[in-house]
This record gives sequence, structure tokens and C-alpha cells, in this order.
Amino acid sequence: MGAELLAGDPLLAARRLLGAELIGRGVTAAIVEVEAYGGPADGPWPDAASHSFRGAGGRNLVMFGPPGHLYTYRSHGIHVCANVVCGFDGVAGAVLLRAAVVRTGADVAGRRRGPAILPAALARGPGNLCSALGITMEDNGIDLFDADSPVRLTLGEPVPSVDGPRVGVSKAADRRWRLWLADSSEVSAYRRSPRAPAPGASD
DNA sequence: AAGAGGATCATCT
DNA sequence: GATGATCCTCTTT
Repeated sequence: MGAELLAGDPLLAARRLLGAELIGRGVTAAIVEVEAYGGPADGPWPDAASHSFRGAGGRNLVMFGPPGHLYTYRSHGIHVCANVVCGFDGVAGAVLLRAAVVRTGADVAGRRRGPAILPAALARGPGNLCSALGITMEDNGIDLFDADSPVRLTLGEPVPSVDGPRVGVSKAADRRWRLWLADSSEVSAYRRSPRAPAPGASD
């Protein structure tokens, strides 16, 4: 069970990641909400909302590398968000981890997140998830299937999922590439980007 | 060299 | 539900 299961289509990889176990620095958590992101216009999964849409360079290099690696980026200057690279080596694709349910190490996660955080909210939201598991920009590019990595991933069997539009993107805002567990209420809130065109407009 | 725009979050009403 | 904080990255001049 490893990275080969994530090779290819970001949407299929996203389905595979739901229910998977993420282990990060003393905390294990089950992934309950993800978003798929594609690549450049001339690739197999054109996606104007993706960091890799304008080609390889700068922060997005990891997205063009082999599947199963961690792509981190900084959002709004402050927060760190984590993606699992999919696609193929040389073909960009990634899945943003939006929410997880902490299974073990809740005390450690709680120390990182602050005293007044409810257990269900420890890893809800992309920035909060990274905070809870101790994922930082230093982890960009690591192999999530290498036993020596500080952050690791264990895939399970596919589980039923529900889909909806991605959160906060101003391009391709109607594409239903956000997936969450059918039986989970531990998902982050949906907010359409204020800059997105009216619902129903073309990609 | 400068400007704009965030794959967010916490707090306020 | 609405808004401000905050600073990095990419695009344009």
C-alpha cells in the first residue's frame, strides 16, 4: 500500500485519501475532507485554481514531482497548508488536506492548537490540520511513504464520499472537486471566494 | 520595484 | 454572517 495508489487523476487520488491515516509528530488523524487540484492547461487535468496552472517554478516544484510526497505552502502569510502530491512524475497534481479527526495524541495536538479548542475542531481546516500535526514549511517535499519521514501516510480501503465545490477559489469555482466523508460532521465550512464569478459561469 | 491577491482563521455582532 | 489580521508569492511595469 503506497504511493502507486495515488498515481494519476487527482480526483481518484482524493477519494483514496479519504479515511486514510495521517501520522505527524505524535498525533495520528483520519482524513475526512480533501480537495483535488490539477495542473497546467496543456496537461491531462487543466485547473486554473491550481498553484501549478502556470507551469513549474518557485514554490510549486514539488507538485511536478512523484506522487506520495508532501507539498506545503503558506497561506495568507501565516498558515501552512498540506497537500499530497498525485499525478505522475513530471505531471502536476495534488490533493489538499482540509480536515481530519484526531485519533491519538489529542493532548499533543491540543498543546499545539491552544487550550480552548474542542476535540472535534483540533484538525478541522487546512491550517489547523497542519498546526495540530506539527507540519511546517520545513516538511515540503518529504516522502509520506518513507518510514523515516516525520509525517507519514497509511492508505486504507476506499470509503463512500460526498462532493461539492472547492472552498475559497476564484477560478473554476463550480467544479465539484471537494470531497468529504459521507458520515462525518467534522468538515470545515464552505465559503465561496468573493472574487469568483457568479455560480454557473463556465470554468 | 511595486502592487495585488490569496486553496485561512479567529473574533465580533 | 461579516470583517480584519498579516505577510508571502506571483505578476506586471
